[in-house]
Parts: sequence; C-alpha cells; structure tokens
Amino acid sequence: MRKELAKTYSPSEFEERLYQNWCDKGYFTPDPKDPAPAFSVVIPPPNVTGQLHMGHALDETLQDILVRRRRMEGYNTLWVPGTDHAGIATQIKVEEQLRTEEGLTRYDLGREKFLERVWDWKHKYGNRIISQLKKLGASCDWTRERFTMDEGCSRAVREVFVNLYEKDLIYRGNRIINWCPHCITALSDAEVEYSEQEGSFWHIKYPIKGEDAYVEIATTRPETMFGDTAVAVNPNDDTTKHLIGKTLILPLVGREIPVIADDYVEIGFGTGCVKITPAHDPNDFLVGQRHNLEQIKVMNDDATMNRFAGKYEGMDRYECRRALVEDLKSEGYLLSVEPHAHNVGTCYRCKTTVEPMTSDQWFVRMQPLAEPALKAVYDGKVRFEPERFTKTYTNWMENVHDWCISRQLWWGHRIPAFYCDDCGEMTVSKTDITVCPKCGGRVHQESDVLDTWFSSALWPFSTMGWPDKTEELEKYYPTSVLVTGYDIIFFWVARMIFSGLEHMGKEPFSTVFIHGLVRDAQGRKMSKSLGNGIDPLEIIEKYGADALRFALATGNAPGNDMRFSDEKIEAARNFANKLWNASRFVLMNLDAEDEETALPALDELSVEDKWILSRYNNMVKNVNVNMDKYELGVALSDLYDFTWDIFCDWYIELAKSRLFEKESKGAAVARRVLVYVLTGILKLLHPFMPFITEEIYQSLPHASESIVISSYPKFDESLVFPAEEASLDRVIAMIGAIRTRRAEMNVPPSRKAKVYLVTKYSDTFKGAEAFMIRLASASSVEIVDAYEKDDAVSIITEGATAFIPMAEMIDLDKERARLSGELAKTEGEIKRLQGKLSNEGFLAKAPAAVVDAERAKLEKYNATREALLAAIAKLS
RNA sequence: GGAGGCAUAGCUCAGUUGGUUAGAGUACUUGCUUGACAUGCAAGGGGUCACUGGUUCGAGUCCAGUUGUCUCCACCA
Repeated sequence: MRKELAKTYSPSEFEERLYQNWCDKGYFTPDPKDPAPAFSVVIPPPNVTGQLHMGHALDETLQDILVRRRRMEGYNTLWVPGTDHAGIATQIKVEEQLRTEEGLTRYDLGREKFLERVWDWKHKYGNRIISQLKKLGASCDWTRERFTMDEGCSRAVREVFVNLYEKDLIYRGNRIINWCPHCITALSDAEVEYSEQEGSFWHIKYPIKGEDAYVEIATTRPETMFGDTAVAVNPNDDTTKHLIGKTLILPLVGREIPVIADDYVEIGFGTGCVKITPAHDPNDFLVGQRHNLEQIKVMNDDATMNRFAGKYEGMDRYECRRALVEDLKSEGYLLSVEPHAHNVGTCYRCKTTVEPMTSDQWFVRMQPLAEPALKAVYDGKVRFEPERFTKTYTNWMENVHDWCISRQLWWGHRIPAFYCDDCGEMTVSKTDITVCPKCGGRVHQESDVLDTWFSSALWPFSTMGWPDKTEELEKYYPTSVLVTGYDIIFFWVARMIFSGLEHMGKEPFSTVFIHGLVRDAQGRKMSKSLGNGIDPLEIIEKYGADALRFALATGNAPGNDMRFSDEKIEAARNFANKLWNASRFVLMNLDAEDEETALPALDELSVEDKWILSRYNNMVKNVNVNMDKYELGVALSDLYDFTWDIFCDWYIELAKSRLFEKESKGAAVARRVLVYVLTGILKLLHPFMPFITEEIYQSLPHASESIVISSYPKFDESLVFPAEEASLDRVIAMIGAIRTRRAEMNVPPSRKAKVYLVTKYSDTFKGAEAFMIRLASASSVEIVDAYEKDDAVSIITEGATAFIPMAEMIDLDKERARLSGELAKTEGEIKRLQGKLSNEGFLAKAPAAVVDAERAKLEKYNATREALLAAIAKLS
C-alpha cells in the first residue's frame, strides 16, 4: 500500500527519521575496496566546542551537494567528518568557565589537571556540533569521524614534526614574533588582524651627547623607548649625515645609544631619524641584526613593563605610556603630539593588541615548502574555483615568512622536543623519551604546544590513517575537492597544500571550491558581539533543513558573500511546499497497482508528454553542466524554474485533462509520465534537499531502496522531441494570450467564452481543445477557416488567431487602438530584424545558426503582422 | 602602497565561452474559495545594466579609464 503524504509539508516529522535510516543502512560508509572511481572530501573541521553557525551551514551544504550527487552517480564516495581541537579558542573557553565558576586560573590547577578539564569539556560539548551537522543532513561517514587530537592525528603530527625537523625545515630560534599578552602566547602572522585605531605621534627630544643639541624622534609607541639601542638615519640623507657616529642619550633613562646609518630609513619622511628597538619591532629587529645591536625586551609576557623600564616597572604598557609621556613633558623632552590613525595588529581570537617582541619560538622554514606549493597551483594541479582566488593564494605564498608554530598554551599537541636537564642537549623524537641519548641525564619535554593549524594542515591524510599505509589513503587520497570560505585560504588551504606535497608527495586535492560569507539581511558580518547571528538550528526547526539548504545554495554566485534573510528562507520553504503538494497531487492520482517507474512506449505518449520530456531533458543537461562547473546556484535555479513553472504550472495542469478520465488509457500514460518526471526532479533536487526528496521518493513507485543511492539523471537524447515541443508551445502561447486579453478586459474566469480559431497549425490545435477549455476559460473551441463577423475580440499569436465573440464587452475604438499598438510593436521588431539581416557584416561574420534564428524570427513577426492587419481591417 | 570583489527592477540578487524584446525572488497593482498547494493560481506595472571611451556585424557580458563601495594583503618610525 502506498504511503500517503501528510496534507501539509512539515519537515520536522520526517527529517530525523530519514537521517537515522540513512546512517543505519550505511549509505554514507563506503568500502575502499569498491572499484568504482573515488570521490572524496574532508570536512573543514569545525571547532570541537563550537556551535553550528551559518558559515558552517553553507560550507556543509555545498559539500553535501557535491558529495550526494557523486554518490548517486556511482562514485565510491567518502566524506570524512571531524572536529578541530582549536587550541586557543577552546583553552580560552575553559579558562573562562574556570574563572567565572570557580574563581581559578589554569595555573591554580596546573597543566595536568587543567588538561583533564579541557578533555571533560570536549567530551561534554564535542558532540554538539556533530549532532548539528546531522540535523543539516550532511552525508558524512560517521564511522570515520576524526578529531585533530585523537591518537591517529596526534601521531601524524609528531611524524610530520620530526620529519620536518630532521630536514631542517623546522628550527628553534629567537625571532621577533607577534605576542598576545591576553592569551599569553606567540601567534603566527596569519593570526594577527589589523585594525585602524586612533593614536598619536609623540615627538621626543633625544639629546646628543656632548652637544647642546638634540635629535627629534617620532614614535607611536613611546613605551618601547626603554628598548631603544640606536637611532638610525639614512646614509644618503644630507640633512642627517652629520649625526652618524654620534651618541645620543635616552631621555629619562640616561642610557647612551649610537646613531647608525641604514637605508631602511626613508629620506624625506618625518624627521629622518628613527629610533631602533630591535626587541619590539620587526623592522627594527632586522636593522638590529645588520648592525649587531643589543635587543632589550622591556615587557613581560602580560605586557606589563619589566625592569628595563625603571620606575615604570610593573605598569601595564598603556599605563606606562601615559605616565612616561607626562614625565617627558614635564622634563621638557616632549616636543609635540599629533593625532595619528594607524593600523594596529590584534589577536584574531581575543582582539587584544598584539605586541611584537623577540622570543624563543619554533618556526617552519617556509621557502622550501612554498616553492612546490606554488608550482602545484601554477601548473594547474590545484585549481581554485572561482579562479580569482588563485591570486589570493599565490600572492600570499610568494611573500610568506617563516611560520611560528609554537604556542605557549597547554591545550594542543605538545612539541616533541626534549631537553636534557644535565647537558642541555635537545632531542626531537617521535616517541617520548625520558633520558638524554647523549649523556643519559633526565630530560623534560618542551612545554609549548603546536599551532592548531599545524595539525589541520595534515587533515586530508592524517584522517586517513597516515603515516600508516591504509587502504583509505590508497583509495581516497588525494581528495577530490576542498570546500571552504575565502577567509581561511591562508590559515588552512595553503598549509594543506604544502603539507600534502611534502609528506604525501601529492597535492591534497585538485580543486578548491571557495565560497563567501553569510551576512545578515543588512549585509553585516554575523558576529557574536553584534548579536546579529542567525542560528541555523532555529531555522531548521522552523522551516526545515531542506529550506535552509535551499536558501543557502540559491541566488548567489560562487565566492561571493550572500545575505541571509527571512524573505529568502520563506521563498525556499514555499518551494519545498510546492514540491510537496505537486507530489501529493501525483500520488492522489496513482492507483495502488501503479508501480512502474519506466516510461510507457514512445508511441503511447501524447504531445504534452513529449513536450515535458523534452523540457525535462534539456533541464537535466543544464543542471549537469552547471553542477560540473560548480555553478550550484544556477543549477538549482534551473531546477526551481522547471519544477514550478514548467512541471507544476503547465504539465500537471495539462495532464489533468487525461487524469480525470481515470480509467482511460491516457490517464495511465499520464500517470507514468508524471511519476517519471517527478522522480527525475526529486533525484536532481536530492543533493540540495535530501529530506523532502527522500520522503516523497519513498511514497512514489521507486526503483531504488533509497533516493540516496538511486541513479542520478543523465541527459537522454532519445527523449527530446523538438516538433512536439514547438507544437505545444504554440498552444501555450495562445492560452497565455487569451488569459492576458481576458484579464485586461476584466472578464472573470467564471465567464466561459466560445473560441474560434483560425490557424495554419490546425493539427496542433485540434488536440488542444481540452487544454483551452481548462486553462483559457473557453466554453468551446472550434477551428474555422475564417471568422468574418466583427463582434469578437481577436487574439493574435504567431501562427494562430483566436476570435472570442464578446460583443457587449468590446469597445471597437479601444480594440482598434490595442491592435494598432501591437502592430506598431511588431513592425518595430520587423524593422530591427530587417536591419540586422541586411547588414553585410552580420551576414558575413555571425554564425549561420544565429543568422537562421534571426530569419525565422522575422518570418514569425511577418506572419503576426499579417494577422494583425487583417484583424484591424475587419474592424474598420 | 599592492591586489581583488561589487555597481543590473523599490529591495536582495542571477545572468555560464559576446548573439531573441535583460531574468528570478520579494514588494507593488488587479482578478481568483480554479477537483495538489492562499506557503497558492492568473494577469500586470517597474530597468539608459554606475559613467566615459574602445574592440566587434553585434557588448550587461571583452578592453582601457573614471566614480562610488566593500574586502584582503603589506605597512613609514
């Protein structure tokens, strides 16, 4: 017995049940031994303690669309899910909780106890985002779910670390890095966000030793003065040349510093004299190296001043700045202050202003890794979609600096370096060691952990069991496509590419499909602080996951940001409802014994059947072409238009004429065509809207156990019927014209009218009486050779004229005016086309098909013109 | 300073290698309890495709420039 669909579309009644069933049946769990070609994707792992937001929803929806289509096409399809330990973000959260609930810091607990708490947290909240992904319908293989800090991924991290270290691609060194005084850790360049802030330029006197003169120095960060170890001038600057070699006295501090020459200083900019603070500025650091200057670090890890700041020791950097400026002023060293807007680096996690400072950290030597990573992209081995993001990647990779990978956190992969307490020897090892291999002394492990992105860089192969040689790696690496937002090209995509090349010898994916950001209805970025985030789960609850997915997949071009609005989600839900009801209609008309899913024989098909099959097949072709090009939005809009405007608005309406003769042969044929086309629609729509399509599929006669593993529609040329298509299009044009005319004349639909048709396509219209009666409010349709009386409205389309006697409603003058208007328009078109067709350049250079099309058009307009002239003549 | 995006209907956006009279959703106007759907049906109004120039038989689409706007990267103290 066929299952009835509920009267109204209520997704919450079936989404969960269907998802559970898909998982139970193992549809998402592929067998690597299956010889079908592989299609594999790894999820950009969301933060383990995070919650699903619209960005995820978009990202997962796009992946699921690609994955589900390939699965239906018969690929051996794997989508690896998992989560990221998100070092800083997670640690901050747990510390926050610790502080608010227990008034403790992580130091109170100690490393081990604190990590236990983080794991507790992970176990408590780590599943939240996973279950949210399931609600969205993501067809991930949950049996292969991974976590960046699970045993396997951690092993991969260590393997990679040691390999790189042994190749001298990882080194430890004292370099200038970005320091977050709030998170108390080093950051990589990529983790610093710049934001413009209002600041000041302080102009300070630096007295010249032994002279009654001074040098004017401008700075935006006066508190770094305590770390100045030189003042630099450009050697070719005549105005400052005389200062080179002289000694200056740091105001208030009294320390002596030299004036050095370095062409880093720009001639003509400012005073031409630059204070050099090697320990607190990246450029100064380089100058310092060139001149062998001392590095004086003046701050502690929390950005309070240290002993080098003298009496300011212990003050916060900004407190010190205020006090110092006051003192400089009162001592007469402050020349002037001017307001100055400048870009300040901030921590991407906590937004605290970062402090550039020298520090002992671990780095990845980037240049040797960047070269092959660039080559892979230049050679097209890795392709960005849309193409323009290639440049984002190459620009960054071409200018990349060494990557600071050590973090002074506790939550993360602890760096596998061991220091001997006795001889000081450092040993980097894949396995933990307790004694020094050199002297046998006791060792202790490096306390720093690795940048979170170090482990996510390995995701495409660490999740597949590397460094072991697994059958997953064999089958599914490299992955097919990576789907992610443009905002993490540097953080993640770039690093995966060089990591894959370095450790696997192969790029991790061939295509990077980039999408934009989901913004709010006003176009603002969704953010916690603005409170304008839209919770995808609320949307799912209210409208269903399918509507959410539809709204996210439609109406925007790849790589562009999109706005999310009520309007959009409602439109999506309405479409789902439309599909639901169209399906209900089909189901209502089916008999219990209708189980056939194939089409009837071609000679049983009516004109409208052939018409819809033609249209359907052309749509299938377009959808496939666009899906292949990652134009998912275009593909979906083709589907939308076909479903609503062609299938529902026309074919179903046309089919009613036969369907309502329930026992007729024609009804049986119509039912099967309806089932065939509807099933095709459902399959094509399934990657976008998995739930509703499955629910309906299960109610219809169906060939496969589930739509998830049913076959994806392919273009079938044998089901394209151009003649029937053209024929029914003429009928549709006439129905449309009659409707328009009646609406203009305010004739209510209830008032049926006789229609007399004069047409050279009498065969076409002979079979169409029923359609016109049903859809154009005709009471009868008669095909006549001519209609002589002048009591009728004439409705002219290409190839046919309809006369509808409605004497009392016709104002002859208005009718004449209307027809003349149409005539003018038609003649305008004719003139335009004639012009084009008499243009020799056009005839000579345009493709023949285009010229022919224009000619055919002209012919049609000419025919229409004749008919209009005849109608006007009759009225006068 | 460098790179890129965007500019099309009141609003939000599509428009795929240049080729019908430039589309959709939404809003608006009018009429409809039409044997699936008012989350609907039918009809309609609404656009100088930012501006200027160029290439071409033909430009919303390609090129150059201008203006506006957003983003990313770098960063001069």
